Amino acid sequence: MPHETPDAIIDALSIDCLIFGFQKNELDILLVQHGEGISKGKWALPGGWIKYNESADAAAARILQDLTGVSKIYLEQLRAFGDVHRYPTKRVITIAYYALVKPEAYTLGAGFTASDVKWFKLGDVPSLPYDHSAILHAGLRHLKHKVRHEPIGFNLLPKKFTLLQLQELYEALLGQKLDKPNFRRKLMKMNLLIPCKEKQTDVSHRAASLYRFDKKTYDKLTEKGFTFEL
Amino acid sequence: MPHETPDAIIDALSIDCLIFGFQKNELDILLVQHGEGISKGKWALPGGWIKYNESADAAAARILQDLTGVSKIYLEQLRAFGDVHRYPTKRVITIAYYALVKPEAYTLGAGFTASDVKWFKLGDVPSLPYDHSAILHAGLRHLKHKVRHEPIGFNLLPKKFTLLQLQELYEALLGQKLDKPNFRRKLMKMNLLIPCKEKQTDVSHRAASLYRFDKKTYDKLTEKGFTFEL
DNA sequence: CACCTTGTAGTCAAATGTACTATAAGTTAT
DNA sequence: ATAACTTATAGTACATTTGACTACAAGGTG
Repeated sequence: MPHETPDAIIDALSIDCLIFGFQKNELDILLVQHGEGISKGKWALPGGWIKYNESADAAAARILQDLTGVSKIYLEQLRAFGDVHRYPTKRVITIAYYALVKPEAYTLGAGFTASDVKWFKLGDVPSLPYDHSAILHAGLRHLKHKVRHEPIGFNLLPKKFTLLQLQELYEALLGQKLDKPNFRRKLMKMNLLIPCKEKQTDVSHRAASLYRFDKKTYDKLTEKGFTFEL
Repeated sequence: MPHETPDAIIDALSIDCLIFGFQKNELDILLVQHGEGISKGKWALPGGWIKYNESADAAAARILQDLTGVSKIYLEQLRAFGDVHRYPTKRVITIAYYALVKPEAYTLGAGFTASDVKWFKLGDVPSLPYDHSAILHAGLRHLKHKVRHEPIGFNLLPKKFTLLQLQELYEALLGQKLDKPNFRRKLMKMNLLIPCKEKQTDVSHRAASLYRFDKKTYDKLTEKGFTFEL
């Protein structure tokens, strides 16, 4: 293999990460400020080069952690962006990844080539370099569609959550009120929630049962043609 | 730019094409036989290297035409496959594209590094090299999902078609039998089919009414939040 | 204890989906 | 011509799901 030194990079291939945050009933996007390189000073999507000895998925996780301090989240691939002139100085194709998280759960820390990290409201996003604006819009469109048809929203909750927490999340994401008993019944019938046999603590009212999302069952069901619909 | 000669390739980045054909109420996949290289003699997905001066989309179209003779189809990107060991001799990440077509409309012609091209029934696909089997399965899953939520299948029918043709198409795509009266009712209620006020000819039984897909109405409905669901 | 908040169960009508049956409109064989 | 056959199309009856709502349970607070 050529260039097989441990840290060799594939300099025609990069990763960019769309980290969407859900906060105060609004969508935010995580950007980093470049501390060096051709876009020094500009805010952009967290991104970097893939190493020869790591998978694209692993590269995305590593790059995100190095630049922003955000780790242990489930990154999903959006798609590759391969226009000839998307990058100014040489031919670079990028693979975009995305995730939907709750900002409160992460402590931001700029690192590596990033001089700063910050959440931006979607309305306040500055002009982005390269084709990052196109990537952001593609990601947004994908996310809005996905949230309605796949249980991606569970990432935004603690591992153990109550049905009301889940309902309020979806009410915010979908922008509409939902009926409590009906929501409960619908979700329970999907068999995607495992009862933890525990209850809330420290609440000044009747404690609700805690559940967790059953990803294994979900994966099995989707193979058989099941689709999550709210 | 490094290596900017016209035909220079990015040898860490390839394209692979999933061309699904719909024929005799069955899904087929288009494979090419390698005429040279490390997998000589093996059947595989049509694929090749991206050039420095062409977009990923353009590369996919060129590679498909060079190897198989199939051109002028709408290729959509599936996603990138970036595992470290997916390719044996060096580190290669591939971007997979897919399309759904009717085979009768294309004349196959093996070219370039391909010694043969053929449609394979999904049940008769030989063992594929690299991670092509995983790519095929990812594409199939994507296609099955997409077909249920977007009226992509109409591309496979003549402009004027009968309800039974449409039903048989979906039965094949979804892999299950559907009830005739119920299928008819469901489709008709969507208001996406325009009656042509014509009937079949040259059939040895009662002639069925012909319909065509109403794309304009579909586009209007989708803007209002309508989603095609079967 | 009364009284508050939230959790959980149940009811009922409307809409939708599913499995059928029935009939119509042609073609073909006798 | 007519019976037999094929496919089209309409209708029907039952089950399931959905949506709006009511009732009650469980726990905390004053």
